[in-house]
Amino acid sequence: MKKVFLKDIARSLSISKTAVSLVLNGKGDENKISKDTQDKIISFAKKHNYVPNQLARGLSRGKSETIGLIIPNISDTFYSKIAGYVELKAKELGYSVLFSSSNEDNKKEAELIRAMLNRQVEGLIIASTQNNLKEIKSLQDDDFPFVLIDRNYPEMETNAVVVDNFNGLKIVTEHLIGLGRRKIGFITLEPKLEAIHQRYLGYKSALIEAGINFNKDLVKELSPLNYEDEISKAIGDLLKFPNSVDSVVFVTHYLTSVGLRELKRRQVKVPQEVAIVSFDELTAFDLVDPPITSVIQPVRDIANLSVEMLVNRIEGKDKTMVQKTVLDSKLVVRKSCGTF
Amino acid sequence: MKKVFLKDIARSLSISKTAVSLVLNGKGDENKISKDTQDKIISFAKKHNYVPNQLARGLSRGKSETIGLIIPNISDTFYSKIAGYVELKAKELGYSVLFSSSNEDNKKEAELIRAMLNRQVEGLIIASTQNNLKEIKSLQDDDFPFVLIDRNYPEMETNAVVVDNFNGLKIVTEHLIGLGRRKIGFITLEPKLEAIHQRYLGYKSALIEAGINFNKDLVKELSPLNYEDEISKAIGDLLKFPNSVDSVVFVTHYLTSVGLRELKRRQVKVPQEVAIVSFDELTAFDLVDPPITSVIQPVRDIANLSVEMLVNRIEGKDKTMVQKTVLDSKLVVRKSCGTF
DNA sequence: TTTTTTAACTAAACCGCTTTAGTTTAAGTT
DNA sequence: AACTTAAACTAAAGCGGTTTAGTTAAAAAA
Repeated sequence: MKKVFLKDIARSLSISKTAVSLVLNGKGDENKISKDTQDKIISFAKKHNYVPNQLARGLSRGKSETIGLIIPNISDTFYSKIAGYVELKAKELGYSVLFSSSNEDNKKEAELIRAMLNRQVEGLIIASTQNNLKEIKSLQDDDFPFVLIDRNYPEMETNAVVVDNFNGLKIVTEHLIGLGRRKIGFITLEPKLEAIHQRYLGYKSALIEAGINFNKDLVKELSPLNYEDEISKAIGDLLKFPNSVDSVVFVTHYLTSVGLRELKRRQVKVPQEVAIVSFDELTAFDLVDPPITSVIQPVRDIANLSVEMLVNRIEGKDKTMVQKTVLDSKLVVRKSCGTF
Repeated sequence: MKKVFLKDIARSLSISKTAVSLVLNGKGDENKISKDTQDKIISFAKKHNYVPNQLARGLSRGKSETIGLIIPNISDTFYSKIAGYVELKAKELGYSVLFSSSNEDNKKEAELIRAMLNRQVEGLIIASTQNNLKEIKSLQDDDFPFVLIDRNYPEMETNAVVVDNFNGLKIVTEHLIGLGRRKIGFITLEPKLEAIHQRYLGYKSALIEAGINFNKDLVKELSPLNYEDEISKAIGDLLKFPNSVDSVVFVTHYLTSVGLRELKRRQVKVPQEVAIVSFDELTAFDLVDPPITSVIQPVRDIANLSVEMLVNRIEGKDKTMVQKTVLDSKLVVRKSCGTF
């Protein structure tokens, strides 16, 4: 069965391509194509399984009805959930989503941005590695529609949807303090990311406000690429004198996973000896032993808002205004912090 | 900053579009464009941030260098991992990936297939809802390259990469039997899916071969859309006389999650009173209380193989041969089945 | 010197669709 | 009967590239 094109339909029915195109795009009536002709065209198209070529259509109309989503890693549940919701919302608003993972590599991210641009996406949602100021700035200069999510360039005025990382970490740390913990470790990532830095500041601020003096030795920074190897030493350090923490705050879900695994390996009693809490969670965190107290992020809101903002920008409803939305994260208390 | 097109470069440098196109596609040398001209073109393009329009290029060349991936749900870790690996492998082979979730809705899946076709993807990888025989068949008839993954149409001879569901469930059930369990419940999904049905048969076969008589009352089928509500009754049924199971096999990770949650709610001791095992797992299943014995799937292999098969088909390296690859899944023993 | 070859280009068709600016014919007005 | 108007179309340009089939001028060969 050969592919059928617009011109094939036109020729077969002895009708102009124009008429066929108009009818198949639902503009038959407004262009006064007779009911009769319309029916002929539509039924012929259906019968022969006509599939319009979006490349041609996009090229011709100068639109692709596609938005791009660039995330660090589609395998990470946090981002895969966002991707799911972005797709849903985008479809609702008439857009397809093209997505790609940067794998936290800023070179690759820059490439992806260009690749998406040359695929004529009409806008971008980016959870950036935050090492592409230049690239992002050039989008901005070109007045190209985009929204940053999750990770933000604080030095730039852009559309963005982020969560309040500072406060998220502050409340979870305060929660531990409220339960009597005083020697609170913090396992984090090398803070190239503003989000991670904010979490660090939140942790620090909670301590200081509670009159606990901040001890840099209780903060362990792991490499995003090598944390699985580094976790053992980090936990080891935190456990032994003079640190001997009574609790640990993990800056993100995968550190929590490996951290808990390590604590179990060392047969540390959680939460009795060491309470733990996590920023962001995995699906099964309520089933884990012990169930893990987490600050959960409003994934769905992040997705919905960012798509809406982007589409507004694309469709020109808000012309110039830049909107930075900060969403609250939510503390979910479970047993790992020692309550109940 | 205005967008710059091929013709702009050509005009600015007083060179033909042809030359510019050739040079920018790295065909300058083979077409004997002078080094000098090449340099001029390349530096001008770089300086003005030239980004070629893929729609135009794709249209003109009749290729999009894109493959489509259709999965039930990108938020499901199983599929998001596959997506991640598919993207990686595809990029390696020079293709971009367009992906979309069908949300287990076969109408939507059919739409997605058409949407992808009209975006001129050169091939498709589909984890089908298995309710689109017609659609898939028509791909087959049109000789359009595609590979089915995870879910298979057994009545059709297509390229496919699947796991051995029958055997996966068989070995995990045998494992329970080996540990002395005799009354083994099976919590599954309404078996519209061949994969699910195969798992059911594997369960049954393990029982029969062990001389345990198969009791239909120990099999609970939940609706994929409503399992969270139905789990309570299912577990309740399995626990009470005359069923009183000593173990449960869950057909997929999310049923395991809700099932374990329900068992905990009822304060059933796992694994002492009821052992559990899972087909497929979540990231944190080793941290769960108790750590869950699972049959894990070779996600990476599924992704790599399917992309390779597809690209081979697309590039015509294997012209006609249809290849069905069945991969083994792997039993990972943890505490939830009562060992150690 | 004439012919052939080669280097270094270019004009224009084409990909499949959309859309603007008509055209043609018939019906309605005056 | 001449003039408008409306209905039902259509030709052709254009979207931004790629590619085929040349062309032109200079160098090499005869």
